[in-house]
Amino acid sequence: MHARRAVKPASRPASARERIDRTAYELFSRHGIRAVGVDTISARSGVAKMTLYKHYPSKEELALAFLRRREELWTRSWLQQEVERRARKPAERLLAVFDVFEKWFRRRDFEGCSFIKVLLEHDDRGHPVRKAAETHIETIRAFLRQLAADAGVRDADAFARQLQMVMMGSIVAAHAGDRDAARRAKEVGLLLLARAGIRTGKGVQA
Amino acid sequence: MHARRAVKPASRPASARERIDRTAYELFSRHGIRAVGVDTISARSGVAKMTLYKHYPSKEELALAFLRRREELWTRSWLQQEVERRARKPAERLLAVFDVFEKWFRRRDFEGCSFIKVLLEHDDRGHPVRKAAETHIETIRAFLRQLAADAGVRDADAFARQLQMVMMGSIVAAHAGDRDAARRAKEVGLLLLARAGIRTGKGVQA
DNA sequence: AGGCCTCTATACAGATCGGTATAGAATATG
DNA sequence: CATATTCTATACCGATCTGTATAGAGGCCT
Repeated sequence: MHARRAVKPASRPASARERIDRTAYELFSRHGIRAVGVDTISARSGVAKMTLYKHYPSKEELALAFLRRREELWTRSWLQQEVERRARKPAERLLAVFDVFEKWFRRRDFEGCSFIKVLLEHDDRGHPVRKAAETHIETIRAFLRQLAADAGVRDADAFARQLQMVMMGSIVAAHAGDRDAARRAKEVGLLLLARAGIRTGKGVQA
Repeated sequence: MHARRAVKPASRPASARERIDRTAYELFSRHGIRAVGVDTISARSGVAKMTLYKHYPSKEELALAFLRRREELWTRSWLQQEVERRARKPAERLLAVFDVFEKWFRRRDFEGCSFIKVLLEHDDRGHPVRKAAETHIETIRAFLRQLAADAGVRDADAFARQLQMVMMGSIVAAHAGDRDAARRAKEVGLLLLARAGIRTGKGVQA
């Protein structure tokens, strides 16, 4: 508590903007956007509300920034990185998605998929936040589609859409309390790969 | 407009309770629970707010009543009825789910699955409304499990869980704009049935 | 007619919502 | 040191939130 001012650049309490972004990320990803007020983000981040509105002119802009950050931290730096780290061959990487999900679902602070949440909580199809969420979902599908194409799947788009359906279904199932949702989903993924004529190292029977 | 009072029992403007239930159903199923205020339900139903609170002592009770009604109207009277009407054999009924979804997804007023919506918008695991939604999801799974058992599937529970994952995934995909989500999901359902060793009338190739 | 009960209408309480105004403290730069 | 910019603190706006109080209108029963 005493040597605060001495350590200046190392323990710099982070810029106001960073504190806003981090706090919004934590609260929005856990509770959804509608459930979290601007006052709460201001209070929890320690940033005055006026400062927050200097950086983001409306809550909607803040929500869009949150979704961009979610894609950067969750989709790219976590999901895609983990998948690429766990397997080399495209077909195995497609299955590795469910191994990554396995660990995710078992986290005590499992927060679910923000894109799905935002998609379902905004019924207005024209709402910018909802459209952004749809775009981020498409980004994930593009990743799957590329892997499928690299694996030699004929209709990579159709394959990616089906695999993503299984992924999203497993996330909802995990929400509903199925602790084995990832393993079950992986089995379905394996069926999809098998139908596409793709051979993988290990088989899963029943 | 003139012969209102003459026709008493037929065009009775419905009891206050019925108007509340119907309006809550429309608004909650389309926009979610958090997004709809009690005042809106009061205004749209034409029932005074005090009367509403006489029937339901809190919004939470109203939400729980809505979920019960949703199970009655959507799960039982619609989904299950349609499935049983479209096919006789259990295995075919399991696939018929996706034909019913096909029509559902293509409705211009497609509102999505209320149970999933409520599940995702309430992060508190102990919240009564969330727990109710989970129970209603289990009810649907029990229906699938029974069909699977009747079809001769060995592990009917595991099968039902996987099929329900595909169903829920297809609903989210439909939300995200995939108009062919039901057809894609049916293909996956066929793979699941095939793996379980169940023969169905028609095959689907790629 | 009188009593009973449901429903309506309106106003309100207390809290929270997104967003703004204002004045001053802290900080960095010339 | 002086100036400019950022950030804080607080109060406020109008709207909306869940829930309640109050007074009275309307139908129903004996």
